[in-house]
Amino acid sequence: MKTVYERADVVPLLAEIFRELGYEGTTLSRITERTGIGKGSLYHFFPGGKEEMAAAVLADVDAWFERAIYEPLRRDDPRAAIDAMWANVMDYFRSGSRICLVGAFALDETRQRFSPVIRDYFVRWIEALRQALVRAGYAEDDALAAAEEAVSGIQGALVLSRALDDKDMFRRTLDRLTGRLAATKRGG
Amino acid sequence: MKTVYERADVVPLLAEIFRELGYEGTTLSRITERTGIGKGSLYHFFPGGKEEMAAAVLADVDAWFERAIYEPLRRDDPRAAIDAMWANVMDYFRSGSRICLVGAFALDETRQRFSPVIRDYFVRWIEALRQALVRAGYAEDDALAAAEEAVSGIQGALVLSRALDDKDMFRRTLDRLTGRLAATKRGG
DNA sequence: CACGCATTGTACCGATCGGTACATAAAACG
DNA sequence: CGTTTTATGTACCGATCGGTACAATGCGTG
Repeated sequence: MKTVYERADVVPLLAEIFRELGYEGTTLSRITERTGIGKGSLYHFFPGGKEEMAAAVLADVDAWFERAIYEPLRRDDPRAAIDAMWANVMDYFRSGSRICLVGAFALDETRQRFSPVIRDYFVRWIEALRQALVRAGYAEDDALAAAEEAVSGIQGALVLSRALDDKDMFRRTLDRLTGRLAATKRGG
Repeated sequence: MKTVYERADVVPLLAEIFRELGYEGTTLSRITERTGIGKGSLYHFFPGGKEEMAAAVLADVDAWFERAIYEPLRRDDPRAAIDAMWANVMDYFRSGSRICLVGAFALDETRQRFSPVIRDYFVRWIEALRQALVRAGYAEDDALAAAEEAVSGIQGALVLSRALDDKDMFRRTLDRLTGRLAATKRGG
């Protein structure tokens, strides 16, 4: 028997595996074991092998953030877009039980393979948020610092809530970060 | 010819390799390649193999933080100990170019192997800082939140400064976190 | 110097790694 | 319905994985 997949369906499955196991920890046999997708299919969709799989996953993640978060921050009403960002972040990372693949790749040597993508993901996030904050009334200088603090704070919350195995810590930290953005907006 | 090592000298070398390559990325051949230490020595010092090596490294890291940071926070003048903590963190993580091994292990499946150690490292850090903040005049409730924010913020700064390959971002973020602790101390 | 023990280099093990080749089965298309 | 295209399972490859066995070398102690 043969199960037929499409590339677009495979990428999210790979994403979860890379998230859980990391780049080095993800092996072809583990992929087959968890998804049922054999080497034949994998190398058909991703002739470049494991590296191309990871690159496709990163591109997919990047595209999701671009559409769901960065674009609205640049385009929509800034306060609404920022509120939507917090809600999306909370959902996307499943209250801290799902990690940020880009952040995880940034930590070890995997970074060297994908450094432009990794950098770009965070640069664009910070910049989009900074623009929204400026449009919401922030001073130019404060906006950059606040945007960096928010994005950095999310990454820290992911590490810590996972280390402590405590979803509530993620929610608390995100609430605190949300409050900080709003407080600085008013107070300067 | 034979070079003779001691276990205590090997652990820090292993630590740097695990930091750079992660648990799965660290192979015995890479260890030999980077340190010159052969399998004979490694399995003599660490009969349990790679897992015991990583455990030894984690214990070493933990011991360093206990002695250099947690104990002073619990014992010494709180403001001086907190100042020393920021200085030590800045040095230890080499302005963000060196990652937190415990945080990195928390992100992927490696966490399952070492979850008690990982959890304990962060629990004790937060608790020691919380105690210091209380002794410095914080309200009980504020102290826990502020301690969590500081520790989480450090982890986030490590991820982000590494993703952006920007040591200055690490310094800026640590300065901001330092200011937050001091500001809340005064303002409540 | 001689003995004994801690330490080390090297050869080797089965298992698994990422990757390739290819015959075959399913879809797509006429 | 036959043909072409796309997708898939399987067998296989050399390299490397973590780990073991052991003889040889260094060092401390008498």
